[in-house]
Amino acid sequence: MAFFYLCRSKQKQMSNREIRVRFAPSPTGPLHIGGVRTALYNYLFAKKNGGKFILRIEDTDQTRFVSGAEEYIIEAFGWCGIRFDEGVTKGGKYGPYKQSERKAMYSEYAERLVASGHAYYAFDTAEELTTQRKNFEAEKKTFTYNAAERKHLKNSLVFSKSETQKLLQSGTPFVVRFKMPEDHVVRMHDLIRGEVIVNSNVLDDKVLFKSDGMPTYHLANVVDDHLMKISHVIRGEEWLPSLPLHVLLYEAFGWDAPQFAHLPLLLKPDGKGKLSKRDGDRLGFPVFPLQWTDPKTGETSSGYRESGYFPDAFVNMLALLGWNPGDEREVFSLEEMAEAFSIDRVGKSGSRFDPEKAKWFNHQYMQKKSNKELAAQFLPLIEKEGVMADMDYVEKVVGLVKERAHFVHELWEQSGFFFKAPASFDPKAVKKRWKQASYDQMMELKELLSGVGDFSSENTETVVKKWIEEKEYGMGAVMNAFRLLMVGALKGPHLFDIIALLGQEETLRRLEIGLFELGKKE
RNA sequence: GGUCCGUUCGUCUAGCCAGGUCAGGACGCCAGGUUUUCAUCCUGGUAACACGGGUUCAAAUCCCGUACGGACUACCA
Repeated sequence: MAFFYLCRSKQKQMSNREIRVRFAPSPTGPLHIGGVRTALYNYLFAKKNGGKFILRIEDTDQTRFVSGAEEYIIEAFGWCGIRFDEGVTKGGKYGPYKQSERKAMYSEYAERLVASGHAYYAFDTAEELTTQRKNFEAEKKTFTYNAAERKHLKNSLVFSKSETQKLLQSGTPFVVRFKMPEDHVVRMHDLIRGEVIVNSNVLDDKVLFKSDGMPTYHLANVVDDHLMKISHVIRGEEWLPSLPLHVLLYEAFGWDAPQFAHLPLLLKPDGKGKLSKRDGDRLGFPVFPLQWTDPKTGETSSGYRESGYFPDAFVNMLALLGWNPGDEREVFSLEEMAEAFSIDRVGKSGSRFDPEKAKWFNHQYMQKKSNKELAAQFLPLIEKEGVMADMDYVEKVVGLVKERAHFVHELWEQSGFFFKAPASFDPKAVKKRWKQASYDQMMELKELLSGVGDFSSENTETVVKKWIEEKEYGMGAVMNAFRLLMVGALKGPHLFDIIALLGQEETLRRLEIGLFELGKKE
Protein backbone atom coordinates (compact mmCIF):
# COMPACT_ATOMS: atom_id res chain seq x y z
CA MET A 1 0.00 0.00 0.00
CA ALA A 2 2.75 2.37 0.96
CA PHE A 3 4.65 1.40 -2.16
CA PHE A 4 1.64 2.08 -4.31
CA TYR A 5 1.16 5.47 -2.76
CA LEU A 6 4.80 6.36 -3.31
CA CYS A 7 4.57 5.53 -7.00
CA ARG A 8 1.43 7.53 -7.41
CA SER A 9 2.72 10.61 -5.68
CA LYS A 10 5.93 10.50 -7.69
CA GLN A 11 3.91 10.25 -10.90
CA LYS A 12 1.82 13.20 -9.92
CA GLN A 13 4.84 15.27 -9.05
CA MET A 14 6.42 14.43 -12.40
CA SER A 15 3.44 15.47 -14.45
CA ASN A 16 2.92 18.74 -12.62
CA ARG A 17 6.46 19.92 -12.77
CA GLU A 18 7.73 21.57 -15.91
CA ILE A 19 10.61 19.66 -17.43
CA ARG A 20 13.74 21.79 -17.27
CA VAL A 21 17.20 20.40 -17.89
CA ARG A 22 20.56 22.04 -18.24
CA PHE A 23 23.98 21.48 -19.66
CA ALA A 24 26.59 23.14 -17.47
CA PRO A 25 30.11 23.03 -18.87
CA SER A 26 33.04 24.86 -17.40
CA PRO A 27 34.93 26.92 -19.97
CA THR A 28 38.29 25.27 -19.47
CA GLY A 29 38.83 24.31 -23.09
CA PRO A 30 37.00 22.77 -26.01
CA LEU A 31 34.14 20.42 -25.34
CA HIS A 32 34.92 16.86 -26.34
CA ILE A 33 32.41 14.48 -27.88
CA GLY A 34 31.47 13.01 -24.51
CA GLY A 35 30.33 16.45 -23.38
CA VAL A 36 28.48 16.97 -26.63
CA ARG A 37 26.69 13.68 -26.09
CA THR A 38 25.68 14.64 -22.55
CA ALA A 39 24.26 17.89 -23.88
CA LEU A 40 22.53 16.02 -26.68
CA TYR A 41 20.77 13.65 -24.27
CA ASN A 42 19.64 16.63 -22.21
CA TYR A 43 18.35 18.29 -25.35
CA LEU A 44 16.57 15.15 -26.57
CA PHE A 45 15.02 14.63 -23.16
CA ALA A 46 13.75 18.21 -23.06
CA LYS A 47 12.32 18.05 -26.58
CA LYS A 48 10.67 14.70 -25.99
CA ASN A 49 8.92 16.01 -22.89
CA GLY A 50 8.06 19.46 -24.13
CA GLY A 51 10.51 20.99 -21.66
CA LYS A 52 13.24 23.58 -21.66
CA PHE A 53 16.94 23.12 -22.28
CA ILE A 54 19.29 25.54 -20.56
CA LEU A 55 22.95 26.38 -21.04
CA ARG A 56 24.74 27.48 -17.88
CA ILE A 57 28.42 28.30 -17.73
CA GLU A 58 30.16 27.03 -14.61
CA ASP A 59 33.17 29.28 -14.32
CA THR A 60 33.70 29.27 -10.57
CA ASP A 61 37.33 28.32 -10.96
CA GLN A 62 39.00 31.43 -12.29
CA THR A 63 42.40 29.75 -12.37
CA ARG A 64 41.27 27.34 -15.06
CA PHE A 65 39.68 29.85 -17.37
CA VAL A 66 40.66 29.40 -21.01
CA SER A 67 39.94 32.20 -23.40
CA GLY A 68 37.75 31.29 -26.33
CA ALA A 69 36.37 28.18 -24.65
CA GLU A 70 32.92 29.60 -24.03
CA GLU A 71 32.65 30.85 -27.60
CA TYR A 72 33.81 27.44 -28.80
CA ILE A 73 31.10 25.68 -26.82
CA ILE A 74 28.38 27.90 -28.22
CA GLU A 75 29.67 27.57 -31.76
CA ALA A 76 29.89 23.80 -31.43
CA PHE A 77 26.26 23.48 -30.44
CA GLY A 78 25.30 25.82 -33.23
CA TRP A 79 27.04 23.55 -35.70
CA CYS A 80 25.40 20.44 -34.24
CA GLY A 81 21.95 21.96 -34.48
CA ILE A 82 21.42 21.70 -30.73
CA ARG A 83 19.44 24.78 -29.70
CA PHE A 84 19.04 26.17 -26.21
CA ASP A 85 15.84 27.65 -24.85
CA GLU A 86 17.59 29.66 -22.14
CA GLY A 87 21.15 30.45 -21.23
CA VAL A 88 24.15 32.60 -21.93
CA THR A 89 23.72 34.67 -25.12
CA LYS A 90 20.09 33.55 -25.18
CA GLY A 91 18.77 34.98 -21.93
CA GLY A 92 15.76 33.89 -19.89
CA LYS A 93 14.06 34.78 -16.66
CA TYR A 94 16.34 32.73 -14.39
CA GLY A 95 19.57 34.48 -15.34
CA PRO A 96 22.30 35.34 -15.20
CA TYR A 97 23.40 32.03 -16.64
CA LYS A 98 27.07 32.41 -15.93
CA GLN A 99 28.12 31.57 -12.39
CA SER A 100 30.78 34.25 -12.15
CA GLU A 101 27.96 36.76 -12.66
CA ARG A 102 25.97 35.14 -9.86
CA LYS A 103 28.90 35.34 -7.45
CA ALA A 104 27.25 37.70 -4.97
CA MET A 105 24.45 35.32 -4.07
CA TYR A 106 26.34 32.18 -3.13
CA SER A 107 27.82 33.37 0.17
CA GLU A 108 24.34 33.97 1.50
CA TYR A 109 23.45 30.33 0.90
CA ALA A 110 26.69 29.17 2.49
CA GLU A 111 25.90 31.32 5.55
CA ARG A 112 22.44 29.86 5.70
CA LEU A 113 23.90 26.39 6.01
CA VAL A 114 26.31 27.51 8.72
CA ALA A 115 23.45 29.11 10.63
CA SER A 116 21.37 25.94 10.47
CA GLY A 117 24.30 23.83 11.63
CA HIS A 118 24.79 22.00 8.33
CA ALA A 119 28.10 23.66 7.58
CA TYR A 120 30.98 25.35 9.36
CA TYR A 121 33.91 27.69 8.84
CA ALA A 122 37.33 26.13 8.42
CA PHE A 123 40.58 28.07 8.64
CA ASP A 124 43.10 25.39 7.70
CA THR A 125 45.35 26.58 4.90
CA ALA A 126 45.87 24.55 1.78
CA GLU A 127 49.48 23.97 2.86
CA GLU A 128 48.43 22.65 6.25
CA LEU A 129 46.07 20.18 4.66
CA THR A 130 48.70 19.03 2.20
CA THR A 131 51.01 18.36 5.12
CA GLN A 132 48.28 16.40 6.85
CA ARG A 133 47.77 14.28 3.76
CA LYS A 134 51.46 13.58 3.52
CA ASN A 135 51.68 12.58 7.16
CA PHE A 136 48.78 10.21 6.77
CA GLU A 137 50.23 8.79 3.62
CA ALA A 138 53.50 8.10 5.41
CA GLU A 139 51.52 5.86 7.72
CA LYS A 140 49.69 4.31 4.78
CA LYS A 141 46.48 5.99 5.76
CA THR A 142 44.25 8.34 3.83
CA PHE A 143 43.52 11.73 5.28
CA THR A 144 39.88 12.65 5.12
CA TYR A 145 38.36 15.86 6.44
CA ASN A 146 35.52 14.12 8.22
CA ALA A 147 33.82 13.72 11.58
CA ALA A 148 36.80 11.94 13.09
CA GLU A 149 39.37 14.47 11.93
CA ARG A 150 37.54 17.76 12.03
CA LYS A 151 37.77 18.02 15.78
CA HIS A 152 41.57 18.15 15.53
CA LEU A 153 41.58 20.85 12.88
CA LYS A 154 41.07 24.58 12.72
CA ASN A 155 37.40 25.27 12.36
CA SER A 156 34.39 26.84 13.99
CA LEU A 157 33.39 23.46 15.41
CA VAL A 158 36.40 23.44 17.73
CA PHE A 159 36.90 27.17 18.20
CA SER A 160 34.64 29.11 20.48
CA LYS A 161 32.09 31.49 19.01
CA SER A 162 34.13 34.51 19.92
CA GLU A 163 37.33 33.03 18.55
CA THR A 164 35.61 32.30 15.28
CA GLN A 165 34.13 35.79 15.15
CA LYS A 166 37.53 37.29 15.75
CA LEU A 167 39.15 35.29 12.96
CA LEU A 168 36.36 36.17 10.56
CA GLN A 169 36.50 39.86 11.41
CA SER A 170 40.27 40.04 11.14
CA GLY A 171 39.98 38.88 7.57
CA THR A 172 41.55 35.46 8.06
CA PRO A 173 40.98 33.40 4.93
CA PHE A 174 38.37 30.70 5.45
CA VAL A 175 36.31 28.16 3.61
CA VAL A 176 32.87 26.83 4.41
CA ARG A 177 32.68 23.07 4.72
CA PHE A 178 29.68 20.81 4.74
CA LYS A 179 29.24 19.08 8.07
CA MET A 180 28.74 15.53 6.90
CA PRO A 181 26.29 13.79 9.22
CA GLU A 182 27.57 10.71 11.02
CA ASP A 183 26.38 7.21 10.25
CA HIS A 184 23.60 8.35 8.03
CA VAL A 185 22.34 6.04 5.29
CA VAL A 186 21.85 8.07 2.16
CA ARG A 187 19.38 6.56 -0.29
CA MET A 188 19.43 7.92 -3.77
CA HIS A 189 17.57 7.11 -6.92
CA ASP A 190 19.26 7.30 -10.27
CA LEU A 191 17.11 7.08 -13.40
CA ILE A 192 19.69 4.88 -15.10
CA ARG A 193 21.16 2.88 -12.26
CA GLY A 194 18.24 2.55 -9.89
CA GLU A 195 18.77 2.62 -6.15
CA VAL A 196 22.19 3.69 -4.89
CA ILE A 197 22.85 3.51 -1.16
CA VAL A 198 25.82 4.90 0.67
CA ASN A 199 26.77 5.46 4.29
CA SER A 200 27.72 9.03 5.09
CA ASN A 201 30.69 7.83 7.15
CA VAL A 202 32.69 7.23 3.99
CA LEU A 203 32.05 10.76 2.81
CA ASP A 204 34.06 13.85 3.74
CA ASP A 205 33.33 17.44 4.69
CA LYS A 206 33.50 18.91 1.23
CA VAL A 207 34.37 22.55 0.75
CA LEU A 208 31.28 24.44 -0.35
CA PHE A 209 32.65 27.92 -0.43
CA LYS A 210 36.25 28.74 -1.27
CA SER A 211 38.53 31.28 0.35
CA ASP A 212 38.56 33.29 -2.87
CA GLY A 213 34.89 34.13 -2.38
CA MET A 214 33.62 31.70 -4.98
CA PRO A 215 31.46 28.65 -4.37
CA THR A 216 32.69 25.21 -5.36
CA TYR A 217 30.85 23.20 -7.98
CA HIS A 218 28.89 21.39 -5.30
CA LEU A 219 27.30 24.46 -3.79
CA ALA A 220 26.85 26.41 -7.00
CA ASN A 221 25.33 23.49 -8.82
CA VAL A 222 22.75 22.77 -6.13
CA VAL A 223 21.83 26.40 -5.58
CA ASP A 224 21.55 27.18 -9.27
CA ASP A 225 19.65 24.05 -10.16
CA HIS A 226 17.17 24.90 -7.44
CA LEU A 227 16.87 28.54 -8.40
CA MET A 228 16.58 27.70 -12.08
CA LYS A 229 13.90 25.12 -11.29
CA ILE A 230 15.81 22.27 -12.91
CA SER A 231 13.67 19.14 -12.85
CA HIS A 232 16.21 16.57 -14.07
CA VAL A 233 19.97 16.56 -13.74
CA ILE A 234 21.43 14.49 -16.56
CA ARG A 235 25.20 14.43 -16.33
CA GLY A 236 28.25 12.19 -16.67
CA GLU A 237 28.91 9.21 -14.45
CA GLU A 238 31.96 10.93 -12.98
CA TRP A 239 29.49 12.83 -10.80
CA LEU A 240 27.95 9.76 -9.25
CA PRO A 241 30.32 9.71 -6.25
CA SER A 242 29.26 13.24 -5.30
CA LEU A 243 25.56 12.53 -5.63
CA PRO A 244 25.16 11.77 -1.89
CA LEU A 245 26.65 15.16 -1.06
CA HIS A 246 24.27 16.87 -3.45
CA VAL A 247 21.27 14.99 -2.11
CA LEU A 248 22.27 15.90 1.43
CA LEU A 249 22.65 19.52 0.40
CA TYR A 250 19.12 19.63 -0.96
CA GLU A 251 17.96 18.13 2.33
CA ALA A 252 19.93 20.65 4.34
CA PHE A 253 18.39 23.52 2.41
CA GLY A 254 14.97 21.94 2.74
CA TRP A 255 14.51 21.85 -1.02
CA ASP A 256 13.04 19.19 -3.29
CA ALA A 257 15.84 17.59 -5.22
CA PRO A 258 15.62 17.13 -8.97
CA GLN A 259 15.71 13.66 -10.48
CA PHE A 260 19.15 12.41 -11.38
CA ALA A 261 20.48 10.41 -14.29
CA HIS A 262 24.16 9.59 -14.52
CA LEU A 263 25.25 8.78 -18.04
CA PRO A 264 27.87 6.13 -18.78
CA LEU A 265 31.18 7.46 -20.00
CA LEU A 266 32.67 7.53 -23.46
CA LEU A 267 35.83 5.43 -23.31
CA LYS A 268 39.17 5.75 -25.03
CA PRO A 269 39.15 3.42 -28.05
CA ASP A 270 42.57 2.12 -27.15
CA GLY A 271 41.48 0.57 -23.92
CA LYS A 272 42.03 2.47 -20.75
CA GLY A 273 39.88 5.08 -19.15
CA LYS A 274 37.42 7.73 -20.11
CA LEU A 275 37.92 9.84 -23.15
CA SER A 276 39.57 13.10 -22.24
CA LYS A 277 40.35 16.41 -23.85
CA ARG A 278 43.99 15.52 -23.79
CA ASP A 279 43.40 12.63 -26.13
CA GLY A 280 43.37 15.24 -28.87
CA ASP A 281 44.42 13.65 -32.09
CA ARG A 282 46.56 10.79 -30.90
CA LEU A 283 43.71 8.35 -31.49
CA GLY A 284 43.57 8.93 -35.24
CA PHE A 285 40.19 10.60 -35.21
CA PRO A 286 38.87 13.86 -33.80
CA VAL A 287 37.63 13.99 -30.23
CA PHE A 288 36.26 17.50 -30.66
CA PRO A 289 33.27 18.65 -32.69
CA LEU A 290 35.18 21.65 -34.03
CA GLN A 291 38.84 22.24 -34.61
CA TRP A 292 40.53 23.83 -31.61
CA THR A 293 43.75 25.72 -31.24
CA ASP A 294 45.03 25.98 -27.72
CA PRO A 295 45.60 29.69 -27.00
CA LYS A 296 48.60 28.95 -24.81
CA THR A 297 50.50 26.23 -26.62
CA GLY A 298 49.22 27.00 -30.11
CA GLU A 299 48.60 23.28 -30.54
CA THR A 300 45.75 22.42 -32.89
CA SER A 301 43.35 19.50 -32.53
CA SER A 302 41.15 18.43 -35.40
CA GLY A 303 37.36 18.62 -35.36
CA TYR A 304 34.55 16.66 -36.92
CA ARG A 305 33.40 19.70 -38.84
CA GLU A 306 36.79 20.26 -40.43
CA SER A 307 37.19 16.55 -41.13
CA GLY A 308 34.17 16.66 -43.37
CA TYR A 309 31.47 15.17 -41.19
CA PHE A 310 27.94 16.40 -41.69
CA PRO A 311 26.57 17.76 -38.42
CA ASP A 312 23.45 15.61 -38.61
CA ALA A 313 25.50 12.47 -39.24
CA PHE A 314 27.82 13.35 -36.36
CA VAL A 315 24.94 13.93 -33.97
CA ASN A 316 23.18 10.75 -35.10
CA MET A 317 26.30 8.68 -34.56
CA LEU A 318 26.88 10.21 -31.15
CA ALA A 319 23.32 9.66 -29.96
CA LEU A 320 23.56 5.94 -30.65
CA LEU A 321 26.64 5.64 -28.46
CA GLY A 322 24.88 4.59 -25.30
CA TRP A 323 21.28 4.95 -26.35
CA ASN A 324 19.05 3.08 -28.78
CA PRO A 325 15.44 3.57 -29.80
CA GLY A 326 14.43 -0.02 -29.02
CA ASP A 327 13.77 -0.82 -32.66
CA GLU A 328 16.24 -1.31 -35.45
CA ARG A 329 16.40 2.22 -36.76
CA GLU A 330 19.86 3.70 -36.95
CA VAL A 331 19.66 6.62 -39.29
CA PHE A 332 17.33 9.31 -38.10
CA SER A 333 17.02 13.05 -37.75
CA LEU A 334 17.28 15.07 -34.57
CA GLU A 335 13.49 15.42 -34.54
CA GLU A 336 12.96 11.69 -34.95
CA MET A 337 15.49 11.02 -32.21
CA ALA A 338 13.78 13.45 -29.88
CA GLU A 339 10.49 11.70 -30.56
CA ALA A 340 12.03 8.29 -29.80
CA PHE A 341 14.18 9.32 -26.85
CA SER A 342 13.77 7.99 -23.36
CA ILE A 343 16.17 7.85 -20.44
CA ASP A 344 15.46 4.24 -19.66
CA ARG A 345 16.81 3.19 -23.02
CA VAL A 346 20.20 4.63 -22.10
CA GLY A 347 22.67 1.86 -21.31
CA LYS A 348 24.63 1.49 -18.11
CA SER A 349 28.09 0.72 -19.42
CA GLY A 350 30.61 2.93 -21.15
CA SER A 351 30.98 2.91 -24.92
CA ARG A 352 33.94 3.05 -27.19
CA PHE A 353 33.68 5.18 -30.26
CA ASP A 354 34.11 3.36 -33.60
CA PRO A 355 35.61 5.55 -36.35
CA GLU A 356 34.53 3.08 -39.06
CA LYS A 357 30.92 3.32 -38.06
CA ALA A 358 31.16 7.09 -37.98
CA LYS A 359 32.28 7.02 -41.61
CA TRP A 360 29.39 4.72 -42.47
CA PHE A 361 26.96 7.20 -40.95
CA ASN A 362 28.44 10.01 -42.99
CA HIS A 363 28.08 7.92 -46.12
CA GLN A 364 24.43 7.29 -45.32
CA TYR A 365 23.78 11.00 -44.86
CA MET A 366 25.69 11.83 -48.01
CA GLN A 367 23.33 9.65 -50.04
CA LYS A 368 20.34 11.41 -48.52
CA LYS A 369 21.60 14.90 -49.31
CA SER A 370 20.45 16.51 -52.54
CA ASN A 371 22.90 16.80 -55.41
CA LYS A 372 22.40 20.52 -55.23
CA GLU A 373 23.48 20.76 -51.60
CA LEU A 374 26.50 18.55 -52.16
CA ALA A 375 27.45 20.42 -55.32
CA ALA A 376 27.43 23.68 -53.40
CA GLN A 377 29.89 22.22 -50.90
CA PHE A 378 31.95 20.62 -53.63
CA LEU A 379 32.28 23.74 -55.78
CA PRO A 380 34.99 25.44 -53.70
CA LEU A 381 37.10 22.27 -53.88
CA ILE A 382 36.76 22.23 -57.65
CA GLU A 383 37.85 25.84 -57.84
CA LYS A 384 40.82 24.99 -55.68
CA GLU A 385 41.84 22.58 -58.42
CA GLY A 386 41.84 25.51 -60.80
CA VAL A 387 38.64 24.70 -62.62
CA MET A 388 35.69 27.00 -63.20
CA ALA A 389 32.69 24.76 -63.28
CA ASP A 390 29.05 25.27 -64.04
CA MET A 391 26.68 24.46 -61.16
CA ASP A 392 24.33 22.35 -63.27
CA TYR A 393 27.23 20.30 -64.51
CA VAL A 394 28.62 19.83 -60.97
CA GLU A 395 25.22 18.66 -59.77
CA LYS A 396 25.08 16.04 -62.49
CA VAL A 397 28.59 14.86 -61.67
CA VAL A 398 27.73 14.63 -57.98
CA GLY A 399 24.66 12.58 -58.83
CA LEU A 400 26.84 10.07 -60.64
CA VAL A 401 29.59 9.69 -58.06
CA LYS A 402 28.24 10.45 -54.59
CA GLU A 403 27.38 6.84 -53.82
CA ARG A 404 31.06 5.97 -53.89
CA ALA A 405 32.14 8.70 -51.44
CA HIS A 406 31.95 9.01 -47.66
CA PHE A 407 32.84 12.68 -47.57
CA VAL A 408 32.51 15.72 -49.79
CA HIS A 409 36.29 15.97 -49.86
CA GLU A 410 36.47 12.55 -51.51
CA LEU A 411 34.40 13.79 -54.41
CA TRP A 412 37.30 15.23 -56.38
CA GLU A 413 39.19 11.97 -56.27
CA GLN A 414 36.08 10.25 -57.59
CA SER A 415 35.23 12.78 -60.24
CA GLY A 416 38.26 14.87 -61.18
CA PHE A 417 38.19 13.45 -64.70
CA PHE A 418 34.84 15.13 -65.33
CA PHE A 419 36.61 18.45 -65.03
CA LYS A 420 40.08 17.79 -66.37
CA ALA A 421 41.14 15.40 -69.12
CA PRO A 422 43.54 12.77 -67.79
CA ALA A 423 47.03 14.24 -67.51
CA SER A 424 48.51 10.78 -67.21
CA PHE A 425 47.39 7.19 -67.47
CA ASP A 426 47.63 4.76 -64.59
CA PRO A 427 50.63 2.56 -65.61
CA LYS A 428 49.15 -0.58 -64.09
CA ALA A 429 45.93 -0.08 -66.00
CA VAL A 430 47.83 0.59 -69.22
CA LYS A 431 49.82 -2.59 -68.77
CA LYS A 432 46.68 -4.58 -68.15
CA ARG A 433 44.30 -3.05 -70.68
CA TRP A 434 46.21 -1.31 -73.47
CA LYS A 435 46.83 -4.26 -75.76
CA GLN A 436 48.02 -4.62 -79.33
CA ALA A 437 44.55 -4.32 -80.79
CA SER A 438 43.55 -1.38 -78.61
CA TYR A 439 44.96 1.36 -80.80
CA ASP A 440 43.08 0.32 -83.91
CA GLN A 441 39.90 -0.41 -81.99
CA MET A 442 39.92 3.02 -80.36
CA MET A 443 40.62 4.57 -83.73
CA GLU A 444 37.52 2.85 -85.07
CA LEU A 445 35.53 3.83 -82.01
CA LYS A 446 36.46 7.45 -82.52
CA GLU A 447 35.23 7.22 -86.06
CA LEU A 448 32.02 5.57 -84.89
CA LEU A 449 31.27 8.10 -82.15
CA SER A 450 31.95 11.09 -84.35
CA GLY A 451 29.06 9.98 -86.49
CA VAL A 452 26.55 9.61 -83.65
CA GLY A 453 23.87 12.26 -83.60
CA ASP A 454 22.18 11.48 -80.28
CA PHE A 455 24.93 11.42 -77.67
CA SER A 456 22.74 10.29 -74.78
CA SER A 457 24.03 7.51 -72.54
CA GLU A 458 21.39 5.07 -73.79
CA ASN A 459 22.04 5.73 -77.43
CA THR A 460 25.85 5.60 -77.36
CA GLU A 461 25.61 2.42 -75.33
CA THR A 462 23.39 0.79 -77.95
CA VAL A 463 25.56 1.94 -80.82
CA VAL A 464 28.86 0.96 -79.28
CA LYS A 465 27.71 -2.42 -78.03
CA LYS A 466 26.24 -3.26 -81.41
CA TRP A 467 29.54 -2.33 -83.05
CA ILE A 468 31.54 -4.49 -80.60
CA GLU A 469 29.27 -7.45 -81.27
CA GLU A 470 29.38 -7.07 -85.01
CA LYS A 471 33.13 -6.87 -85.03
CA GLU A 472 33.32 -9.69 -82.48
CA TYR A 473 35.67 -7.68 -80.30
CA GLY A 474 35.94 -8.52 -76.59
CA MET A 475 33.56 -6.40 -74.57
CA GLY A 476 35.97 -6.16 -71.66
CA ALA A 477 38.93 -5.32 -73.84
CA VAL A 478 37.23 -2.50 -75.68
CA MET A 479 35.37 -1.01 -72.77
CA ASN A 480 38.38 -0.96 -70.47
CA ALA A 481 40.62 0.61 -73.06
CA PHE A 482 37.90 3.18 -73.72
CA ARG A 483 37.55 3.87 -70.00
CA LEU A 484 41.29 4.26 -69.70
CA LEU A 485 41.29 7.02 -72.31
CA MET A 486 38.33 8.84 -70.77
CA VAL A 487 39.25 8.55 -67.09
CA GLY A 488 42.98 7.81 -67.02
CA ALA A 489 42.34 4.84 -64.78
CA LEU A 490 40.07 1.83 -64.41
CA LYS A 491 37.53 3.43 -62.13
CA GLY A 492 34.42 5.54 -62.12
CA PRO A 493 30.71 5.23 -62.88
CA HIS A 494 28.97 3.76 -65.90
CA LEU A 495 31.12 4.72 -68.88
CA PHE A 496 28.30 5.80 -71.16
CA ASP A 497 27.00 8.10 -68.42
CA ILE A 498 30.47 9.60 -68.29
CA ILE A 499 30.72 10.35 -71.98
CA ALA A 500 27.18 11.66 -72.11
CA LEU A 501 28.14 14.22 -69.50
CA LEU A 502 31.49 14.94 -71.09
CA GLY A 503 29.78 15.53 -74.43
CA GLN A 504 30.65 14.39 -77.89
CA GLU A 505 33.35 16.95 -78.57
CA GLU A 506 35.28 16.27 -75.36
CA THR A 507 34.90 12.51 -75.76
CA LEU A 508 36.43 12.62 -79.23
CA ARG A 509 39.18 14.94 -78.03
CA ARG A 510 40.11 12.56 -75.23
CA LEU A 511 40.16 9.65 -77.63
CA GLU A 512 42.53 11.58 -79.81
CA ILE A 513 44.82 12.61 -76.95
CA GLY A 514 44.86 9.07 -75.58
CA LEU A 515 45.69 7.55 -78.93
CA PHE A 516 48.56 9.98 -79.30
CA GLU A 517 49.86 9.48 -75.76
CA LEU A 518 49.66 5.70 -75.56
CA GLY A 519 50.33 5.00 -79.22
CA LYS A 520 50.24 1.67 -80.92
CA LYS A 521 51.61 -1.16 -78.83
CA GLU A 522 53.83 -3.41 -80.92
C1' G B 1 44.08 1.58 -0.45
C1' G B 2 38.73 3.14 0.31
C1' U B 3 33.72 4.14 -1.79
C1' C B 4 30.58 3.67 -5.82
C1' C B 5 29.41 1.97 -10.84
C1' G B 6 29.79 -1.52 -14.64
C1' U B 7 30.69 -6.50 -17.68
C1' U B 8 26.18 -9.94 -24.38
C1' C B 9 30.03 -10.99 -31.19
C1' G B 10 36.54 -7.04 -32.57
C1' U B 11 33.03 -2.35 -31.99
C1' C B 12 27.85 -0.12 -31.10
C1' U B 13 23.86 -2.83 -29.27
C1' A B 14 18.57 -5.89 -28.70
C1' G B 15 17.01 -9.41 -25.26
C1' C B 16 17.37 -8.83 -18.56
C1' C B 17 12.95 -5.29 -14.76
C1' A B 18 7.71 -9.27 -15.56
C1' G B 19 13.27 -16.75 -16.34
C1' G B 20 11.39 -20.97 -21.48
C1' U B 21 13.19 -17.97 -29.16
C1' C B 22 18.71 -21.83 -33.21
C1' A B 23 20.87 -15.11 -28.22
C1' G B 24 18.46 -10.71 -32.94
C1' G B 25 20.30 -6.20 -35.64
C1' A B 26 24.17 -2.68 -37.31
C1' C B 27 29.54 -1.48 -38.34
C1' G B 28 33.91 -4.20 -39.61
C1' C B 29 35.85 -8.57 -41.75
C1' C B 30 35.37 -12.94 -45.27
C1' A B 31 32.91 -15.31 -49.55
C1' G B 32 29.58 -15.15 -53.63
C1' G B 33 26.44 -12.21 -56.98
C1' U B 34 25.53 -7.64 -60.01
C1' U B 35 28.96 -4.45 -63.14
C1' U B 36 33.09 -3.15 -69.06
C1' U B 37 36.39 -1.01 -64.16
C1' C B 38 36.66 0.81 -59.07
C1' A B 39 33.24 1.83 -55.53
C1' U B 40 28.27 1.29 -54.18
C1' C B 41 24.56 -2.30 -53.85
C1' C B 42 22.43 -7.40 -52.98
C1' U B 43 22.94 -12.38 -50.77
C1' G B 44 25.37 -15.47 -47.46
C1' G B 45 29.05 -16.35 -43.68
C1' U B 46 32.22 -15.18 -39.32
C1' A B 47 31.78 -13.97 -34.26
C1' A B 48 29.34 -12.92 -27.80
C1' C B 49 26.04 -13.98 -22.71
C1' A B 50 33.62 -12.61 -17.95
C1' C B 51 34.08 -16.85 -14.38
C1' G B 52 32.17 -19.92 -10.27
C1' G B 53 28.31 -21.25 -7.18
C1' G B 54 23.08 -21.09 -5.86
C1' U B 55 17.47 -20.76 -6.73
C1' U B 56 14.39 -23.33 -10.53
C1' C B 57 11.61 -28.46 -14.39
C1' A B 58 14.24 -24.38 -17.00
C1' A B 59 18.99 -18.74 -16.09
C1' A B 60 22.04 -14.10 -20.68
C1' U B 61 17.73 -12.96 -17.61
C1' C B 62 16.85 -13.73 -10.29
C1' C B 63 20.57 -14.18 -5.81
C1' C B 64 25.68 -14.60 -3.82
C1' G B 65 30.84 -14.65 -4.60
C1' U B 66 35.30 -14.04 -7.68
C1' A B 67 37.84 -11.78 -11.60
C1' C B 68 38.40 -7.84 -14.72
C1' G B 69 37.36 -2.82 -16.19
C1' G B 70 35.96 2.17 -14.93
C1' A B 71 34.77 6.62 -12.05
C1' C B 72 35.66 9.23 -7.73
C1' U B 73 38.81 10.06 -3.60
C1' A B 74 41.32 18.98 -4.48
C1' C B 75 39.76 25.57 -1.60
C1' C B 76 38.84 21.35 -10.32
C1' A B 77 34.56 20.89 -12.58
